[in-house]
Amino acid sequence: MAACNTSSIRRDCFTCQSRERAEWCALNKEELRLLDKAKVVREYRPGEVIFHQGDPCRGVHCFETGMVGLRKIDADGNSILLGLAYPGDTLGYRSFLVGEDHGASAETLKPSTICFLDGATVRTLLKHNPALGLQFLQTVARELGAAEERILQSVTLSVRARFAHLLLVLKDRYATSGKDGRFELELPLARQDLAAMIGIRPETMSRAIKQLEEDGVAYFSGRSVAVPDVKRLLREIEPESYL
Amino acid sequence: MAACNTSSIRRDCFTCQSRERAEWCALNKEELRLLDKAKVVREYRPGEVIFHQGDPCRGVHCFETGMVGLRKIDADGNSILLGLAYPGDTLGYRSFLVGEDHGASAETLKPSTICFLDGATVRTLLKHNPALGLQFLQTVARELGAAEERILQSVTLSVRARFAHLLLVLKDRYATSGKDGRFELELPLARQDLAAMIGIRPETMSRAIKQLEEDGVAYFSGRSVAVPDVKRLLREIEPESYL
DNA sequence: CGCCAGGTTGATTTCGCTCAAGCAATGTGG
DNA sequence: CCACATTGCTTGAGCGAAATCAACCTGGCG
Repeated sequence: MAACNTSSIRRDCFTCQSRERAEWCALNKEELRLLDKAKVVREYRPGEVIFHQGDPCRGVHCFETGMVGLRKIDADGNSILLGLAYPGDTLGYRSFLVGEDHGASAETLKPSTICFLDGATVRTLLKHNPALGLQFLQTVARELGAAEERILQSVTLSVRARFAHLLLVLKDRYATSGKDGRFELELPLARQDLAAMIGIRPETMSRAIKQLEEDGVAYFSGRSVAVPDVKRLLREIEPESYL
Repeated sequence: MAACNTSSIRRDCFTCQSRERAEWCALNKEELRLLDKAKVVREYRPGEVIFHQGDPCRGVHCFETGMVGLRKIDADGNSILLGLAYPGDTLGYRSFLVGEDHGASAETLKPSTICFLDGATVRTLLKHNPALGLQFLQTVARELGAAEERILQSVTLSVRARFAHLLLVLKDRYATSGKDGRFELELPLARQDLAAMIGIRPETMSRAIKQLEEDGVAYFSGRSVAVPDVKRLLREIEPESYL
């Protein structure tokens, strides 16, 4: 609802840490100046919506700090979390590139700082600097690979296996310790959002967690998870593995 | 195994009908000459494999005539058809762009003519002509949108609804008649491949077909399907629709 | 304090998979 | 030309995984 006050700290694209990890690293000084002038910074509280599925796509969003989730809803109201986005990511670029309305919603999961870039500016930059387009090409192609992988997994793997896979993915970003096979991590998501990540009901998520605990694969307490042996987790995904 | 004889008819990129529908329409005369010189034409019989999942990706394939399927297999041997490709499509570009091994296999479903373009040539062209990159960007972005749609559908829709959706997609390409709501189409796929398209077992496909017939939604005979009313099919996907 | 969203648990049902058999069309070798 | 594999499709019976429905519990928070 109420917009947060615009950044008290001066934000500029030249010193932006996220930029260097993003597609925009392809830009030169002059282009950066254009970027910097065009951007509109905005702070979001957790749970705010950056754009809605179905909204016309007027540009892209540069994700500077925080955490956001991409949610997709179908005609019956079923929704899943397509994925999480992190600082350095660009949001809404897919819809922008094909000139469609947004195919998913983006909402903040933690306090976030996100810049908006209007379509005209992005188009200018794309036309002006071919390297930028190639950067995006890389990103989209990687995303597409991940999406295809996920299609396969969603129809072939059990809930348990998909959840194990999710834990492994989250581990790479959130694991706090990693001595031998053991590791722990703080989940960035509530149960129901974990469920939405693999397209299941919250009840089923509860039961899956219980099962993994009973089998000694992982232990849950609030948002923290302890995994005694990564290999056990891996074996959930490839049953006949020779680990 | 045995390679078919190379095209008896002279194939060249200048007059290639498929090219104009493909990303390569962005190329000028000079670049086309390069393309034409680099390409290796090959004819395939039905069921031949163009590239295997896991193979190193040495370039891309330009699909001139025929029909091919993209198949993805997981560690347990479960496989699904990611999709079908048609003349004008470029195959294997995703793996090529991110520099990975092929993430899926491509196999011909009908006799096909497909040109191979080595990676070096494609890289040269991409660097030389920014518009080509933007064309690919469009393509990948569109594909990504479709893939995300499919992820959602695969976890939220029933087999029946997914099959209805598949029929509607095939209709757009293969429908033979379309008076009022009625239409007929020749399926380009065997039952087991239809099943693989939506990630189910052949047995389940049989039963789904039977159900739709019992409910008067669609009638199957060999590879031909008759649908008396498209709206019935649409309603399968959005139950609470107000059609 | 009562309320409420998020989470857990249990009972039941439904959907799709597995396993197994049978069948028709096609091909193959003797 | 016939006996026989092979392949694709269908059908049935039983099972298991996940959804659904419903209750209840918990920890904030006004």
